[in-house]
Amino acid sequence: MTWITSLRTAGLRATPQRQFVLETLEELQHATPTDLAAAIQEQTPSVNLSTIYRTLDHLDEAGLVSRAFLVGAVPHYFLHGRGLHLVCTTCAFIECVPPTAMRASAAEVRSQHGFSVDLADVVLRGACALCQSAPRATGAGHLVA
Amino acid sequence: MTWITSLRTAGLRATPQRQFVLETLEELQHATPTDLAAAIQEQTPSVNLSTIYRTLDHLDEAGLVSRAFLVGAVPHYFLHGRGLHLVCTTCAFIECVPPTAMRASAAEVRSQHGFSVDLADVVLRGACALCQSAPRATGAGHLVA
DNA sequence: GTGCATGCAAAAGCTTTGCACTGCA
DNA sequence: TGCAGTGCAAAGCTTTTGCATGCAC
Repeated sequence: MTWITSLRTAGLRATPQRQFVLETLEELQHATPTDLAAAIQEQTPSVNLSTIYRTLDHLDEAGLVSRAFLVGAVPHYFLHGRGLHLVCTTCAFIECVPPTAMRASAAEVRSQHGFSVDLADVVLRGACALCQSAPRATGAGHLVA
Repeated sequence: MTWITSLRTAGLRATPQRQFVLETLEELQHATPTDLAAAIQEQTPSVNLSTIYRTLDHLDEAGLVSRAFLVGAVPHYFLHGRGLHLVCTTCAFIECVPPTAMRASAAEVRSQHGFSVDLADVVLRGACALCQSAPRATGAGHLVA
C-alpha cells in the first residue's frame, strides 16, 4: 500500500508534503519536527516548518504516526504501530523493537488494575547493552571501534 | 526521613522553596511546573516560577524527583521511584501503581534485547477501566455518580 | 469549481538565562 | 563569610495561528 492510499484511506488529501513526511519517517524511524524539516528541505527547500507541524498533527490524529517524548522535552514522531521504543538514558540510543516483550506485563496490568495498555505507545527507558558493559559512555551513541 | 535530610543527603541546600516543591509533589502525586507554582503560591506568593523550574531541575538531577510527559507536551514531575504511571488517553486520568506488574516484561526485554529497563521511569498509556466500559467519556476525569 | 492544504510572517507560550540580592551552611 | 539559591525581568525557542494563494479531488 502506497502512502497515497494510506492518506486517502485515512480521509486526508495526498499532498507531496505529506508523502515526504511519511517517507522520511520510514527512513529515519523516528524524528523531531526539526529533523524532518531538515531532511525534507534538503530535497525540497520550499517545504515550510509550519506545514510539517500541521502535517504531523493531522497524521497523528489519523493514526498514521505517533508522537512520544523519547529524549528530554523534544517530541519525536514515528510511524504508528511499528513497535515499542527502548531509549538508553546514558547514550541516547533509541531502539525500536517488536511489542511482544510487553504482552506479559500488559496482561498483568489489565488483570491487576483494569487498565488496557496501548502497546503501540510504549516507551521504556533504561540502559542499553553497550552502556551496561561500559557504564561511562556518554554522548549520542557508541562508536563502533 | 525529612525533606531536609533528603536534600542534604543529595548534596543540596535545604531551602524552604525546595521543601515546598517536595511537599507539594508528595501531596499532588504528580504536577506540572505551573501546578506547583499555583499550589505553592497559594501559601507563599513570593515563590517565583523560575525558582520552581530550577528547583525541579536540581531535584531531578539529584534523583529526588522524575519528569515524564504524561499528557501531551506538558512535563509532569513526581517523587522518584513511587511506581509506574498509567495514563488514560481518553479521560486523562493518571494512576500511580507499584512497578511489580512490569517485572515480567522488564526481564523479557533484558533477555531479548540486552536492555535494562528503569522501572522507576515507566509510563503506560491506554484506557482505564471506566473508559473501557463507557468509551464515550471525555474530559479530565470521571464523575462519581 | 470547491474547499482543504500550504507558505509566509507574526504571535503566543513555555522555559531558560543574566544579574544583583539573600540566606543557608 | 562564601557561595549556592532566589526573585525579577528579559531573552530564546519551539509551536501555533491568520491570511492569501495554490492545488487535490
